[in-house]
Amino acid sequence: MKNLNVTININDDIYLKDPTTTELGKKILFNSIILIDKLGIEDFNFKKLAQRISSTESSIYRYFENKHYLFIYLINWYWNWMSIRIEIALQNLTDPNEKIKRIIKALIENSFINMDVPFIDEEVLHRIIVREGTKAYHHKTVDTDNDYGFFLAYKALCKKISLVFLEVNPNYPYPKTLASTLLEVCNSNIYFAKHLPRLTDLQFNNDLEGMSNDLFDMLYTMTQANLTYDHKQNSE
Amino acid sequence: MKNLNVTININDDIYLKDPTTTELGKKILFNSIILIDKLGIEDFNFKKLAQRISSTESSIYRYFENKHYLFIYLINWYWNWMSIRIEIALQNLTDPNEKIKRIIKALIENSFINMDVPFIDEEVLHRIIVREGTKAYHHKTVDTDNDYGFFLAYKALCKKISLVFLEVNPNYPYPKTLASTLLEVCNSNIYFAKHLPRLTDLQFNNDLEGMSNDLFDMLYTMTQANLTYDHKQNSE
DNA sequence: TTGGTTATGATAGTAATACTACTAGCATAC
DNA sequence: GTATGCTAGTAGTATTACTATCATAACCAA
Repeated sequence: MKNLNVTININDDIYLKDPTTTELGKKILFNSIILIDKLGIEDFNFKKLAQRISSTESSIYRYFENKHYLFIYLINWYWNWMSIRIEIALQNLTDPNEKIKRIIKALIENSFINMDVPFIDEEVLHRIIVREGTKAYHHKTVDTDNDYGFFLAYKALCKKISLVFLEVNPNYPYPKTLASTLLEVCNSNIYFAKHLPRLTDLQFNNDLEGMSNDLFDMLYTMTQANLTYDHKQNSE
Repeated sequence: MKNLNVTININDDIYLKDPTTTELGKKILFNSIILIDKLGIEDFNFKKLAQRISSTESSIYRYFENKHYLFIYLINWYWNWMSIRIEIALQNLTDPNEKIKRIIKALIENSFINMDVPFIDEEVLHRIIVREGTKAYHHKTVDTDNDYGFFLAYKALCKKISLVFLEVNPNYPYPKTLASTLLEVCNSNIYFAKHLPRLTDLQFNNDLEGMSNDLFDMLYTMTQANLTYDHKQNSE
């Protein structure tokens, strides 16, 4: 396990005041994750968060315009964090297939690389992403959010992965789709195994740890199948 | 194009009073779809719907406990409708590869089979499913919803598709995951092409129609790649 | 030390949301 | 012909999601 201290940069249009610069800001980040995990994003609100951290609604509104922005902040933090984990995991590697293995491992294993950010509980945040992450962009105002650059972190991660796919097979026609699919299938199948088991072939055994070998095999197989498939044979 | 009149059965735990049995009920269904499409599920509410149909909130509450239940109803209607379309599309077919092609066509093409239900606009409903369909189960109360059988329609569709995959390759290890992935990738890539184009290789050309050939090729290729991949070569 | 700026908190208020309790009209059945 | 039930409407309440104003404490510079 590597131990690093890397700062994670968030698009400053997302917040009104940088929460990492003050004690209250860090408390907002840390406790919003705990509370969203506990309540779900729908039942989470600034009043409950204020009570939890013994502060007030209006103080929280000084950092984030509303709960959607706070949610977007956390999502961006996660995908930036994941990008950095993958960056580290790929260091000094040349074999593209080995790179793919490392990428999938980074996506699955929380303990793979520890970056020790005291005001973010990565494991709890991961649970939120698995359950509700896609809500960040599945709504009516996705286009204005996108114009503000709220999804740059996710798109950058996707691009990074798709470039590795092209290293394996430069003629593969759907690198971006395969990358976004890998990210989504990874999380959705963790979620399905736990809550809707008929939608997956994965078996949930009490924790993510026990499932991670099967999940790795599934994702790696899926990726390899697509990248090594002869795409000419389809044109008939 | 086939023209049929099939009734779509919805789990009666989802509604308080069957909306298909009264005029008001049908107006609720028809106009909720239009309004959710226009506003998004977050900004949609029963007050706005009541105004639109010149009725009252409380009258709507007689049909559905809350907007989440109405949303679940529409989602179930859609997946049941899709199951029936696929059922029809597979009639008298024996070649499993041909079946897969028909399934993908049914998933993509709205005009493929017209069932003429006057109180549901299938095309608008499809847009809602693409944008917000996964929110039906991505929330904190998924387990109780699941216990009530709110996701049976989706699971049945998934099972139907996975059985066809096993016809092509009885040894394929991930039929359920591939089925749910097919359903999700289909919708997410339509959505990405329109709103987050860097997450897909599909090109959006003003309408779904113009994109459907590329989408078909992508989904069929992905499915075939997985089903024909030699899964033993991975165990090293 | 003073004076200004920043960070937070206290308090109150508003508009919208989500839901509930109660009432009224009408058809049909006994 | 009145009892019943089914339909739909009126009018509320509690909560949510903010917004606005003022107070105060900390800290920083002249």
